[in-house]
Amino acid sequence: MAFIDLHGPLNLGATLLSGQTFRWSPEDGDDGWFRGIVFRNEIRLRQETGCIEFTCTPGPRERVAQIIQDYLRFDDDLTEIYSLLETDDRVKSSIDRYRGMRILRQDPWECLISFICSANNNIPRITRNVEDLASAFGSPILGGTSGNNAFPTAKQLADAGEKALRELGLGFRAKYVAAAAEMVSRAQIDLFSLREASYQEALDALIKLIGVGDKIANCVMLFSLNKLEAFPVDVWIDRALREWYFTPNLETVPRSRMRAWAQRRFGHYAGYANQYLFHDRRMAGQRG
DNA sequence: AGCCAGGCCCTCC
DNA sequence: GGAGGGCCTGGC
Repeated sequence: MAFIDLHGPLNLGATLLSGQTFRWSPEDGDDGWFRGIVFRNEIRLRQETGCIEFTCTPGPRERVAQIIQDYLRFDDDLTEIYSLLETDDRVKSSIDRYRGMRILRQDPWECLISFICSANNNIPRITRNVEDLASAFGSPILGGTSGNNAFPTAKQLADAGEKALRELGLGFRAKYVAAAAEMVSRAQIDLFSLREASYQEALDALIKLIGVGDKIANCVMLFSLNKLEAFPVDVWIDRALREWYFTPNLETVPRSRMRAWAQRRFGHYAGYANQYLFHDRRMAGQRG
């Protein structure tokens, strides 16, 4: 058992279960534990007052503690970000609802493949696709839960090939996943290096990948490449903006121009505004 | 049963 | 350059 001190706000549940990532789930029982896999570590996390508690395998704990802090972006000053975004009344309302929800800093490779799988798909099936990729082609984690493998490397997916990916149930996305695996495993594109690139450079590089358009590229940039100005426009953001900003008789912005509109409006931390609006709108939809 | 899902590609205008 | 149709598969 180990602990990490909290400095800023944290809503662990909203952070892990708000659709940025697909490999976390609450454990059975009502004791607040979440189980997931981050960079070949199986990790259990629980939020307590002033700290988070964790267990991990294979460890060592000190290194995993660093991985967790990096993953949860504890270097982001949420108080500062909130103060900038709360000038917008609608974003402030969403922040008030889910205060402490953080953008994650994920493995760019896993993030890319996960969101390629998200195209014209539903979340239960996306989750299943990602889990199936891991159990079929990923490596077991030492001391980890049986079948709960690490996410497969680019080489592992390239070796699997399009046919096996399609047979796994990825559908038409199998071709895109296979192509991305080839590109990455042959070092035709270096995803981690895009953390040092500008927003526009990273965007240009990502959308060269077949099956990756503006929306998926913005997800990968926001959730794994440190581009907090990224603003993925999906159906939920489309609904949120139309209902909360463009009605009843305000300017109308077509889907193709929503990202630029939002980035100008919300500025450097547009991605945080995106995540709060997205999650709030999606939860509102499920509330009915 | 039939519509639709956290898009993207391709064609055609 | 952008509007419209098609796409694997399975959730609901």
